Amino acid sequence: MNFISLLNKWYKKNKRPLPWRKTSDPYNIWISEIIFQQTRIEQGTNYYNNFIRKFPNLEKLALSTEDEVLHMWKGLGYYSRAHNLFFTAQHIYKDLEGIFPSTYSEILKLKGIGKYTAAAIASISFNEKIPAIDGNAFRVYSRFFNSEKDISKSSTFNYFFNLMLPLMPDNPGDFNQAIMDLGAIICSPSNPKCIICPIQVDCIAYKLNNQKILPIKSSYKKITELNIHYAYIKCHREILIIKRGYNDIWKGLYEFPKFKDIHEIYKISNTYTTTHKLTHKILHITISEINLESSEFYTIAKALNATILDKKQLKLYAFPKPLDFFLLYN
DNA sequence: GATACGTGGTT
DNA sequence: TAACCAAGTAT
Repeated sequence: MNFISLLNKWYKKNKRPLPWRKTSDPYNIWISEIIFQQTRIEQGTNYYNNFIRKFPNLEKLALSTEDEVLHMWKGLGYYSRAHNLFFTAQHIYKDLEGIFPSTYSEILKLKGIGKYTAAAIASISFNEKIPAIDGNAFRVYSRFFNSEKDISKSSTFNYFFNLMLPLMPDNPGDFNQAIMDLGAIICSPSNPKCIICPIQVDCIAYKLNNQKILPIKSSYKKITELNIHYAYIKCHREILIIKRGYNDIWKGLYEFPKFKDIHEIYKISNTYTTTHKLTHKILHITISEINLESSEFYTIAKALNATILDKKQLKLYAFPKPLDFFLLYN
């Protein structure tokens, strides 16, 4: 039996019962694929369930607002995913008659969808024979073929893509998901469980005992540090918030007004500091609480073009994690 | 092709 | 603990 048959047999018995596997509707598959970009199953599963409950189909998503979508995405990270998801839902609804594109090349044109996600949707929802290469697949293929190519290079993606393309079986969706499940359950990054691997017999890295040093991945991310000083401006139960732009972190989320020298102007009644670590930067955040009389409060709200928010309405707005945490106790 | 983009779990 | 990493994409 070849490795594809062995893998298929293994997958039928061992596939994980994940919620989005109950359907092949491209809408559901699309949502799941976006949520799970760079995101663990354990972290994203509740988000998937909540998202589908709130937006059960493409029309419901397209007719919502970006703030509603961001609110469902709050805490998940990589917020451009939510921004692009909403954009693409509206594009399909308005320009494509609400019909999800059905081929790899058409799906690839959609905003927020790259080569991996397009292949996943095309193979799972439309049975197109196209390899979906994510981090799991990179690892499995690197070991199976004993490849020492650097998986952070785009040329390596093309290498595996072209290698697997002619090998794709008649059930490409199951095959792609089987590779991913194998990578998650058996062919794990550290301590791969080669002893119980269904395709061990054909795995060249196992034969050469290279499984622990593969895949090769060059990576060095420079971490920068940044100070952010927020003014938490209050008037009784009302506070000021501002929506962030799209060129930086926390795209489209809400935050407090930012100041450099707020202490020189107003009286600070409380100060809260925290350190928040992203993958690529460390944020030193200071939040200064300032209580104002209503006339001054409304004047500064206007000057800052800030949104005045009754704290009872907090649930309608998406805040980044550290501010969400702060608001929980203030 | 290199870098920016979150959050939380693992080693 | 710091580094690494998880169903990647846009620029």
